[in-house]
Amino acid sequence: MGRKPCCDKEGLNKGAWSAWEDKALANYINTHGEGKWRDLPQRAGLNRCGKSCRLRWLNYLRPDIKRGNISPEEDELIVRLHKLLGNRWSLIAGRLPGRTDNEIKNYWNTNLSKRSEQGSDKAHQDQRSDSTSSKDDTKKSNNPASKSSVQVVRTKAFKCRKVVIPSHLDGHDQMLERSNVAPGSDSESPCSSAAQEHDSSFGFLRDFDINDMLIPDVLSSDFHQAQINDCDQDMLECGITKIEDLLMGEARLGEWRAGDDDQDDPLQPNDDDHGDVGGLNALSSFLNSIDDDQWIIS
DNA sequence: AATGAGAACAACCGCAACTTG
DNA sequence: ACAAGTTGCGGTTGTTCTCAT
Repeated sequence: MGRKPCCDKEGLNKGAWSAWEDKALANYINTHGEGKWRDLPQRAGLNRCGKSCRLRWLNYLRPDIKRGNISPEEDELIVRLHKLLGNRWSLIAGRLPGRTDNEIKNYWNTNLSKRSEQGSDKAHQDQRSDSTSSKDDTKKSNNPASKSSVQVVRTKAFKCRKVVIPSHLDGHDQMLERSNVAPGSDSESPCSSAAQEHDSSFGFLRDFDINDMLIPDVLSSDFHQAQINDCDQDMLECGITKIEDLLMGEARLGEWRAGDDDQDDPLQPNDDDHGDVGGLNALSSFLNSIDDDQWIIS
């Protein structure tokens, strides 16, 4: 009972997209919106697999795609986020407005992985100082992530909507116990159960819904110093996942992207040509503030 | 000018997570 | 609760581009 393929692949176009295919896809999505990828090709009159359409739209046709070279700020951010998250390209891309996971993945594989292998900041600086020297005489690496010796927070375990933090982060108390969590998601989450257990045994702990937490709150907090070493594995993974959510929460990202005029918020990008740089710098500073050692989990 | 190597980019594939009935 | 369908992600591959020889 093998799974039915996403589409009948017989006779479908493959390979590079033609201009009219791009136009047809863009027109259809602009009119009808994204989604229903399986049926989209047929409705859009495309002889393509839905997956292919989705990929083409997300990586190439989407109007908010930023094309062009990766800036030094973005470069720096990619390195730091990769150090933190590993090959979680979609999450990394989520912090780089206009960049796609595929683009970042390619960029990493062709540029940064080599730099990572070299492992010295000096090499990093040398390369960055010479923007024209992107050519590298080292051979392409096989698997940059696996070879890297950096500390990577793996977040694969499960999704978690709650996190436990020390209650001395008093400013967050009022955010606790709100619930805009999808029904059932908590009850089945080992994180949640663990949090509940720890709620009863550790009075100083609270759990809360991350979607109610603002990035500035995160930045001003010292959540990363939470005593995760004392947690059991479930708790630990929960915390990691939550940390990831703190960084990558789509809701927050949306707000960040949408932005407002509050220039005091370092995470609000400007709309001018250098707007992204400011936001990236702010995020980079944040990443700097959480030094690598503080992510080491025993 | 020809050509080969390496870099850059686009797209495909398989799998796992998620959703739905 | 379960199976089937859908979507998204990450790894990998293929193609095109650039540059040195």
